[in-house]
Amino acid sequence: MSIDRRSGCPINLSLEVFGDRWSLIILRDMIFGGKRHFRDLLNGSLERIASNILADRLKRLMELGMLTRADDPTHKQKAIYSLTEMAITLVPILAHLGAWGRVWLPVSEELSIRAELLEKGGPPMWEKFMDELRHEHLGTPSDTPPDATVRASLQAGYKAVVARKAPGAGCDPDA
Amino acid sequence: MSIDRRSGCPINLSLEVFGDRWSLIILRDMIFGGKRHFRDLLNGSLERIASNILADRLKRLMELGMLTRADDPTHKQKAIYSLTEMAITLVPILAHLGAWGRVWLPVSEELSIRAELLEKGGPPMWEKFMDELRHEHLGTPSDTPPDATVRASLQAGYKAVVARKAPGAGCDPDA
DNA sequence: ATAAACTGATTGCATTTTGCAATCAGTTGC
DNA sequence: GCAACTGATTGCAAAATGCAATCAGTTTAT
Repeated sequence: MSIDRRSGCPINLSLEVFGDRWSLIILRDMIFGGKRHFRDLLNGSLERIASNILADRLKRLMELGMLTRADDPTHKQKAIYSLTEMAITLVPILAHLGAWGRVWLPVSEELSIRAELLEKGGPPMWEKFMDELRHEHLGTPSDTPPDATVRASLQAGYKAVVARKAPGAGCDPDA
Repeated sequence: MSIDRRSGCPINLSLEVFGDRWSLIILRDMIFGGKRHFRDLLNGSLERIASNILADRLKRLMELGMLTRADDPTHKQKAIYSLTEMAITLVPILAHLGAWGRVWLPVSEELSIRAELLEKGGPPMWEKFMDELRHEHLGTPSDTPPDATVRASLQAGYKAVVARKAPGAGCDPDA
C-alpha cells in the first residue's frame, strides 16, 4: 500500500504518491470543494468515484501522511478528514496543472474559471489559500474573515459563469 | 486509447493525460535526459520500464499530441521522438513536482540536485530551458551556445554530487 | 416507538490494465 | 554471414478498477 521506491528521483516518487486516476481528484475536492466527509467526497465528485476506491485511496493517503482522520463530534459515526501540510503544499502544483489543462485540453468553461482565477492570482493568492487551508485543517490562527477567503472568491467566479450560461434558471447544485 | 472525459475539469483532464505511473517518467527522460529514441528510453530509465509499456505510452502520447515521431536519417529502422509545445510547457509542472517531492519524499541526493537547481533558478530558468527544448525538438532558432544550456548545468550539478559522494571512483554511467 | 434515511465503509465479481519474459523481422557493423 | 541492435509485438499471470449489493450503527422524522 505504501510507495514502491522504484528510484529516488523526486518526480518518480511524487508519481508513486499521486500518479493514479483518483488520488489527486480526492485532494482537489477537499482543497477546492472543502469536502471533509466520506459521503461528500463520494457523491460530490463530478467523476463519480466508486465507494471502494474512495475508501482505498483515503486509507492510502493517510498512510502516506497526506491526510488525517478524526471523529466528528456532531455524529458518532462520522469521520472528518483533514489535509496535512504535505497535502496543502500541493496547491501550487494543482494551480499549474489546472493552468496547463486549461490551455491544452478540452476543459469546460464553468469548471476552468477557478483555474483561471488561481492562475491570475499567482503565488500570492496560492499562499493566501494555503494559509486558509492551514486554518481550516490544522487549526492555525488566521485573520481572514470567512467571506473574504480565496475559496469563496473562486466559488463566486464559478457561480457567475454558471449564472451567465443559464440565465434565469433556478437550478443551483452548488449551494 | 484517448482520454475518457470523465469531466471537463482541467485537473481531471490533466490527470487523464498523464495520471499514470509511466507517462511523466518518459517525458522526464526526454526533457531532462535528452532521450529521443526507443532504446534510450528503454534502457536509460532508472525505473526500468518494460518495452511493451514504453511502446504503448509513446503511441498514446503521440495520439494526445504530446509527442511526434519521425524517421531517423542515420538508420532506416530508427525513429526519433520529439516533444511538442504541449509537452514542453510541462516544465514548470515538473519543476514544482520535483520541488515538492524533494521536501516530502525520501529522495536520493544525487537525483534531487537537478530539482533543487531548477527550483532555485525559478521561472526565468524554466523559460530558458523551454526555449532550449523548442530549439532541440521544434527547430526554433536559438542563440544559446551548446555548453551553456540549462540541461548542461543541471547535468554538471548532478556529476558534482556523484563525484563528491564517490571520490576517486572512475565509474561514470552518465557520460 | 418505529420506520426511513444517512453514516463510513466492506464484499463479491467481471472487466480492464499492468508488468514481465520471450520473441519478432528488419538493419547495421564487422 | 553473423552478432548486435532497431522499434516494437505477443502471451500470460497478477493487480487494479468499477459496479452492485450489502452491512451495522446513528440520526431524524413521524
